[in-house]
Amino acid sequence: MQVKSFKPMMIFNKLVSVVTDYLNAQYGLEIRESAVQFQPTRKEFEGDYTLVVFPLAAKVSKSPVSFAEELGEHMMVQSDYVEAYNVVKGFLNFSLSARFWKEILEWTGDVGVHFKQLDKKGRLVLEYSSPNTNKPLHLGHIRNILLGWAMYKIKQRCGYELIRTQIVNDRGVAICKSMWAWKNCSSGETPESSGIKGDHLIGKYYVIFDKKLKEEYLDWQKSREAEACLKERVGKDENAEAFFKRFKNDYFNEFSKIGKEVRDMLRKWEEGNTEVTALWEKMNSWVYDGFDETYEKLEVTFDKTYYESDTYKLGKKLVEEGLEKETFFQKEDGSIWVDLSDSGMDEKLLLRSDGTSVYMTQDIGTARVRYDDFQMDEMIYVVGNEQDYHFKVLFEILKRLGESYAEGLYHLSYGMVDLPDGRMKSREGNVVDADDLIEEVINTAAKNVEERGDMAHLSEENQKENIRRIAMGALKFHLLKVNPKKRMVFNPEESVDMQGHTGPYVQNAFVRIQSILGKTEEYPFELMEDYWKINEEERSLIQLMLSYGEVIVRAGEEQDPSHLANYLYHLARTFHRFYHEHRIINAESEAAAAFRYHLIKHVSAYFEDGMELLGISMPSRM
RNA sequence: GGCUUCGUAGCUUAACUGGAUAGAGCACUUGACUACGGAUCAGGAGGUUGCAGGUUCGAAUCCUGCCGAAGUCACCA
Repeated sequence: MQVKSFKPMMIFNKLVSVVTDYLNAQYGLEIRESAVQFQPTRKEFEGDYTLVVFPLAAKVSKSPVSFAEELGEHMMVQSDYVEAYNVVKGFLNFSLSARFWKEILEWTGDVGVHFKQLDKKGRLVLEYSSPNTNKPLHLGHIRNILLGWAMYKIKQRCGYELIRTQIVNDRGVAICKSMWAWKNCSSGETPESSGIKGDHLIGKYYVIFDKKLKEEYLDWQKSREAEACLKERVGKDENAEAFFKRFKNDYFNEFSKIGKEVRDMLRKWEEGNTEVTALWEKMNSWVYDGFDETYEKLEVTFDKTYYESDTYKLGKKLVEEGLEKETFFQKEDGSIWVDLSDSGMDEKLLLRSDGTSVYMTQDIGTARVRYDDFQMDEMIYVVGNEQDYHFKVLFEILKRLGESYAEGLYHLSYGMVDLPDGRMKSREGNVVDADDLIEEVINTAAKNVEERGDMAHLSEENQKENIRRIAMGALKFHLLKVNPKKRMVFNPEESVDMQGHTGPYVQNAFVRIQSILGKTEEYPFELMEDYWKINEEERSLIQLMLSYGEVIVRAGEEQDPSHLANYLYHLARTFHRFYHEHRIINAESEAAAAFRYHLIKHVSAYFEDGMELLGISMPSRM
């Protein structure tokens, strides 16, 4: 085992080129190496890797079976590592030698080797949180944030330089509603005086506002004005009840007294009125303290926070510039639009007739501010799929404005999180609050730990930290194991599961290995030289470790951390089975013990590294 | 209604992008600790991959048409 500089990827490439060279020499076929793919052989067949020969056989017009035989024979002769092969239909399965697996095992010791050959990529701005300041974070935000954090780690590993940002939506009517309610319906309570977390306090007044508005609306419905309005605007086949249900928003804008007060407040805010601005600043600061606490519990941080109250101004300016360049156009009422119909989209409003900005305006500004700050090459927005169209339009606009980073824009669009009884509706109080959820998983983990009693000898502080890691591991894994694009149904009971396809299952494999390593002596690597009968479970573990780099790269390129989560589960499953089948301490020979010692040591490093990329840390005991 | 996305075991989901007998977990059920941690392992049962066609050596995956669900089409964010 003197091959310290040995690079296993080269074996793979060599095996591939044995095939491509042969096709070239014998048949004059130029085949790209990427077209020759070895996949792990399915369990029910003999062999380690499989080459699907059908497409190749078709190209040389031979029968798949005989051509597979031909290739297999050739590989046996050409490569020292190919020990045996068999052909089933058009599938060529080949087995690699013990020497191959031992050399791979040695190579896998340093997790970093998988990434050494990756090119340096550019600078990447990642936006992975975009909260509104009128209510606390909920389950949907958690999915968003955890996805973003995992992407940060994974992209970084793939060679990008990452800038983590959030955009705070701190302006607009919604915030004014909370402000109005606090001003009119509280006796000046603060987070300190009430003991309520700042973001929850604001949320409380947002709900109070909604209640007040509803009361006012109900009263109004009995008025003459309402009667007249109903008569005038009710639709055909519509009863009064249905009408009033749909009319609520128009009522707020046209008839509501408190609605008018809220809009006055917004106008004053935009004019820079000192009293309103002071209230706005005070209440926002409460919210930020609350958010920070939640972020801390989720173990995430940001390099830079942007506020829409800052960026919308630049957005306006860019829109006006776009108008001068005739990228945009103006309607008679003064509103500014972009016409994207030649790209299969619609006309889109960019600036209202009264000159105030809309959502799109802000996002144009925010993008440019970020470029001024960081000169990024690419940017990823982690935002729910309800905004797919918005981002499609935004990216097209930035392209037309000639922004240099416009070709590197991505919307990591994740599916909504539904509850078993349907969509979350904040209005109806049917939301899973982020802080509540975190508290709940920690309580559940604590209960489990207490029942087991495996941690009793640890210090209280130590126990608490382990419990926290297990709980967060369960929650995070549960959200990250499914494909981000898919809408997911979140069952609170399943999110605190700690058995089966879960985070704690992976953590358990890790903790188990640490426990074993603590009980055995260290073996020098050379001692495994005499171990030749590598069993199926051992081979599977090495094979999995060998594919780690591929998995991460794929997760990065597809912006899908679930590939990594499922890989780690698979690795843990394979380890647990191995553990039950084979002795590590007191193995059948010293060579076997040495081999397994290094094997599990390496495997545990992959657990720790992979989970870290998902934002999950390992407990010391569980 | 237009556009977008999605229908896989009772529930939650996977399938290396067109490959072998669709793989897991939960729940249900039968077993396994006098050997390294039972938050584990082995087994059983559970599937016409929404339906119907088509493309080919081969389809959950690609094409067409239905059926069903969600999102979006604001001078909201």
